[in-house]
Amino acid sequence: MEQFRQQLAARLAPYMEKPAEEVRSMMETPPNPAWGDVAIPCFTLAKVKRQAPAKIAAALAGEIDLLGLADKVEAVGGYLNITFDSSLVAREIISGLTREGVDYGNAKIGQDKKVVIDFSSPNIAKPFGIGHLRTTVIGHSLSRIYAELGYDVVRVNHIGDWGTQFGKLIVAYTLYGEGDSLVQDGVEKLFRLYVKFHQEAEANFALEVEAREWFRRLEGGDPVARRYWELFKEVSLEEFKRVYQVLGIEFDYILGESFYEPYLAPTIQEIADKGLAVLSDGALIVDLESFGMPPCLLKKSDGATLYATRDLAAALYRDRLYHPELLLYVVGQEQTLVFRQLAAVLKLMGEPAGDKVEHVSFGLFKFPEGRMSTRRGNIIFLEDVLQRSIEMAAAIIEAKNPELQDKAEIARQVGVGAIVFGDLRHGRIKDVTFDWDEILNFDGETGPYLQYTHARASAVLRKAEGSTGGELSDFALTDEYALPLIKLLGEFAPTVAKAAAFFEPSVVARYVLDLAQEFNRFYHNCRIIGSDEKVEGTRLAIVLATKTILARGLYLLGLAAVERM
RNA sequence: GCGCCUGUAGCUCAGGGGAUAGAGCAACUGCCUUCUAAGCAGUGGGCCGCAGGUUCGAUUCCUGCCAGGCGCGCCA
Repeated sequence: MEQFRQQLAARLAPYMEKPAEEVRSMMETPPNPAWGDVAIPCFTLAKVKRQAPAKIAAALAGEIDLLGLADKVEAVGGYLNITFDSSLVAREIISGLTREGVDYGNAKIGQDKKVVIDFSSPNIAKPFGIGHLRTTVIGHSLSRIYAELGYDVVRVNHIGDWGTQFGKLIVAYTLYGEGDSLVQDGVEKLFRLYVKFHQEAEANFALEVEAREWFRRLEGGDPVARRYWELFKEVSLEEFKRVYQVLGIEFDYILGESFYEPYLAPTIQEIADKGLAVLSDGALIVDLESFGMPPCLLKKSDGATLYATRDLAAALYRDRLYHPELLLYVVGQEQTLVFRQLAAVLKLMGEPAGDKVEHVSFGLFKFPEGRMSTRRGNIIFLEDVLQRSIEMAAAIIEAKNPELQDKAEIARQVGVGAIVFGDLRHGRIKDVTFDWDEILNFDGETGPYLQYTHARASAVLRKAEGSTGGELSDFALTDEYALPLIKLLGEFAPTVAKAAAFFEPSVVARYVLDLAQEFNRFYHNCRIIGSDEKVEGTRLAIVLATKTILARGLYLLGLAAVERM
């Protein structure tokens, strides 16, 4: 559709005495599709021309010649409303999609550019809770959205495998857990130890001190500390891999914070050499008062590093290795200040990375009663949620389609799809209240609805045994159900670009919902197989184009496009 | 106290200077002898948190206030 808007702008430009680009930027989409495809409000023109807006619109409507592009040009209440030639638009979009598939209209604006996306990044020794769902699915989706635009995407899982928490865990393990089989109980056991530590530490501050001491020893290379650390790490990574496998997510690099350990000293040195580091109460800080922010802590007074130090080292590492256009961090909004500080320090250092850091923040997952807390053991395990969702999908399949082949796999894809889409359909920034009924809903604006729609389209194509070639029928292309669907298909590429620009997978999610809705309307009202030969061929081409775009949209969100369900 | 974010239908959310503010869920109703009813269609439901300001025009931008969430030096 964008190409038609561009063409229209060029044709309109001479009449409006403005460059085509400006005309394009004036265009709006009317609230009611019946009014047209494009509206140009003439209110701002009124001032310059010193005429009533309605008069200007009427004059333009009378004089402009849009032969071969528009069906209808009318002036309504100060707006110039234009409806494109239906047949022209529909033919172009359907034949374009038939010819080029998902690449139709994709300008590949990311060609020869890179973007590094840091997402998921769970902490070792903590279970993979529902709270980690958001960063994981948003990051995964963004990585695919950017790749779709031609970007070379580097997906990094920045595992939290360093820090005082390990001291805590070592203390808890030596005190309460020695001899237990970690290999058997895995993260559950570590989680219980972590919770127990915090319970005990409330009454006994000495435990905190001991924990910090253990972390200091770990940083110092103490072999005993190191051995425990390796053990915890191994146990946790096993669990993470299981979750990623169920979700179908892969990374280019799974690098723990510990990976940057060798870069910490040089990074601090660099900052110090630039005269940015100062001692304050024994701690090494970068003053950020010039940015109106609290200082950034590089080193604790005991000499141990903090995660900000590791983030700095990691940002420099990534920027110098990949020279990306953007360094994305898909991290909860509670860390907004941290990333503003990170960018500020990099800017003070004169590093290009300072302008590339983009904090893709998102709202908190919480209970109706309040926030979740790993420390208090008050969380929901993502694996439990996925499991229940998959069971639910399996039960529905059993009830509706017991003959289905590969039931277990499809139940997995649909169950996971419900959870993933349930998260992505909302704007990132909103907090989410955890609710079993809502997260396990399969009706309405849900993942299963999209997958079901895709399966419907697939079923039609299967039954038709693919006779989509042939001449297109204007009648079938421009009826009241086909035309809006086709126009929407033409918006796919710009929608993906918009999602990337705002770092918002929900833009794609909403588009795909609209598309599914429009397709279901079409499906319900237009008989496809068994209509007149030319009409059938045309409608099949529409179904195929829809299936192609729907499948791609689902892919960009990280959902499986199932053939049957 | 300071900073960031959020207030739109009973609930979950879209929209983001412009025309009549839209979906889904829940409630009620209709549609399976025809391509998958996880669907389609209809009904009811709104001081767009409040008050000012900018503008030809504000739910949208600005300011203040109210409510909620999250942060604010040795946790991540």
